Amino acid sequence: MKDFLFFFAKKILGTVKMHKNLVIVESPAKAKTIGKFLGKDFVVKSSYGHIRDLKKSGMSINLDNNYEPIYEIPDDKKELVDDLIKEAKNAEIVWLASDEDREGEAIAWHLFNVLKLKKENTRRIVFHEITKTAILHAIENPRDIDDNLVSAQQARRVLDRIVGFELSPVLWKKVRPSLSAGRVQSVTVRLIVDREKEIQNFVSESSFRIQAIFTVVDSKGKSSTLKAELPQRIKTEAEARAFLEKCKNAEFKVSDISVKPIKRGPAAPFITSTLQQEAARKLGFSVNMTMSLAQQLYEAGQITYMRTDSVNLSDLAINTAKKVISESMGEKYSQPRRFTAKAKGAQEAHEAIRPTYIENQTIEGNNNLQKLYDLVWKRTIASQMADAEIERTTVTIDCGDDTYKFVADGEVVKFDGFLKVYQESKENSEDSNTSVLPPLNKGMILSKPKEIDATERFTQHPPRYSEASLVHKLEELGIGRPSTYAPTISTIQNKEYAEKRDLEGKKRNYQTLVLKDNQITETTETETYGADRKKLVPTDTAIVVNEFLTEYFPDILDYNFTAKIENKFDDVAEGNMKWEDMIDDFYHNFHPLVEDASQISERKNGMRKLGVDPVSGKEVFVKIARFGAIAQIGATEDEEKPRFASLRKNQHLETITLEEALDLFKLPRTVGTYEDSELVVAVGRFGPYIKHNGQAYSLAKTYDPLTVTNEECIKIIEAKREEQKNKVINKFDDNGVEIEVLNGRFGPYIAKDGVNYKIAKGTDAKSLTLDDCRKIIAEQADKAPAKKAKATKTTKASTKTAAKTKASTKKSAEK
DNA sequence: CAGTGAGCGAGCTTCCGCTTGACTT
Repeated sequence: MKDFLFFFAKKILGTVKMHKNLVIVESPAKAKTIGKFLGKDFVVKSSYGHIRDLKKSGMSINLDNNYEPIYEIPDDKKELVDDLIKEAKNAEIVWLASDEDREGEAIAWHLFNVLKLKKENTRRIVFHEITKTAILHAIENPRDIDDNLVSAQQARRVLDRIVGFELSPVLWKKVRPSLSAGRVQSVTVRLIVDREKEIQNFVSESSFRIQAIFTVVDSKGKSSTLKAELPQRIKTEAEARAFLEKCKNAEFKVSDISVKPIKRGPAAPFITSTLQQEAARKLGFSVNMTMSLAQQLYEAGQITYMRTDSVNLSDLAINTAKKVISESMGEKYSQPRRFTAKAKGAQEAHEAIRPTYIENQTIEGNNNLQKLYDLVWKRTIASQMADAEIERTTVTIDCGDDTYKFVADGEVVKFDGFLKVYQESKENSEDSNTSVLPPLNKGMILSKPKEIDATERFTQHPPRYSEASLVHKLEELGIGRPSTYAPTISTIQNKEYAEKRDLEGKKRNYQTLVLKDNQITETTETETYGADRKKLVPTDTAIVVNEFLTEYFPDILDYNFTAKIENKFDDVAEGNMKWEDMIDDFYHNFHPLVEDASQISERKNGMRKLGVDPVSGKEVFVKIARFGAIAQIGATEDEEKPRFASLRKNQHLETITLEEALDLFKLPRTVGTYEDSELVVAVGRFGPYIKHNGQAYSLAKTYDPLTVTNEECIKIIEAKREEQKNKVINKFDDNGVEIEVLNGRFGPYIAKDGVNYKIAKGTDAKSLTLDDCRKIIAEQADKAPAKKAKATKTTKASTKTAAKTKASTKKSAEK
């Protein structure tokens, strides 16, 4: 009995036992790793980022009291904060180990206040790499919370709230409801809109590229081909023809050969933005996809932190890379390097993105995870490898003309160095035709070229942004942070400012002149140009909003606004300015502009008059309305109600013609009948569709809703029905209740009584028996009611979820 | 998933940056 009591007492004491040390970091994965390094005297917890923020509703900044921020702990953080408070009470010393940047410092400060910590038993520590030495070193060198840096963060936070919450309502009033504007997103949208304008205004110019193909026979009688080009283009066809005429009797002489050794170095290790770009170019991943995979690798301990702007590698990493390279490829391939940040405003709280254990060339995991890891591994290794040594040969071929001389470039890799492992890819790169040249001597006379071509080439408009190239641009401008690139790209698409689209190419003719066997032949050929995939295109709303914002708020929409304001945040961080003064200065310039913009009488809806409807004689125009761009026949003030029609996805306010607009009013259209019901083609929220017997069938864009035939509609309906049939993998009867195994967007699943149940990955859905299904349902049985309870908990939370779901559904539908 | 758009006016929307899960048919 006594023993029992003793055991019991010990157990109770054990649970409330005072920990000597509580360490708080931002990320739970980090907490786990650090916990291992520090041993049993330390409890390591995570704050999961910020624990407190400006109150969600309203401005929540007291403009009459020196911009005092009104903070709150968000609902989903309350439980966590309670736990941290408890742990802090039980600890002798609390170590605040959030990141060493503006946001991290603020997190530490909020923790200090919310957990009601005392200065004497609180320590602020920082480390940039998760290694035992770095952490022990940090513990030995604690400091106080840097109040100036915290002030800089508060200034940043308050400014963003003011800009966002004062600009957005102006848009609701003047353009359309629920729109958003902000320091980051509005400039991001501007980039896309400005680029689109550039493309629209671009006038393509053509000129002629002259290329000669020679056959060179070496001393052993082996013949090879040599391609040479004029470095300049020839403007007109007549001039090109004249040049070819001249070539008929010309002598082609190698007038110069220059050989230059070139060294090429590897790219810096990955940071968030470069990882996103390379994963897009090399693996075709979207920015979101890359970040989600990287997160998984990070949580599995396979790579370092994925949201970073630092290219720095730890000593440990550099040494390991050196060892790995020397052992697998030889010492001459190793060249340890340190890279320095070039990004504007980089805060460098973390290391570059690299494999945690560089000695692991591959990892376990699904295909995409392996691909991304492989990319990170190669980039990291390459960054620690020797320069590639290349020999570039430039051959000049004189053809007796004073201005025009042919040039051939050749490259020979003398030592591959880092190229052995990895080469950075380029966006829209045209493959250069540098190759190995046949042996040539200066003064050598070449035999007559096999042919000389003059091909008409056109200048190209600047490319539209892809998700990844937009991130690159944002980073260059210092706009946004590694943690916000992916969300920003999503926001502008969810808010319907930009769409990711595949662009159809256009056809055009071009001329070629070919000199062969002393004859010049002219042909006209056709090429497709401008076709592009997954590029960001602005919506009409974006164009109108951008025009409005750039007119009334040119400073905020300036590409350099963030960079300029960052300088002021730096002044605050260095203690040279009070944050309240900085904000006051900003607000006194900004707020009157908001007032002015709200005062203007007219709405900014991008209205454009197209002409007159020949049927009614009324005016036809287009504009932005509640649900996007519409065409309208007749004025709103007219006695007779105006007619409305939405613009189609590929139509724009600025470019639509009267005819195209009038076509929109030809729908809905009765095409015929099928199974005794009318077949009607109409345009709905999701584009053109067929209505039949209460059912809707989407019309693929290969069909024109104005001309699609009765037969085609029937085919589409039958195809859809067939697809529906394939949806059902299996059907069971469970005591009168139907259990179905279905094929869904996220793979097979089980449906019973209107509730869906997940099937574990790797299970063969076809082979599932009724018993298997019952088991799966039983295992997840507690999930279904819990889901409902959660949804009714708070109205706010549920509407938010609904909005999110809607957005994600839409996204996958586009796929 | 599938027909809104004006105007009336209640009540709502909206920012950026730090973090993960929960969830999707």
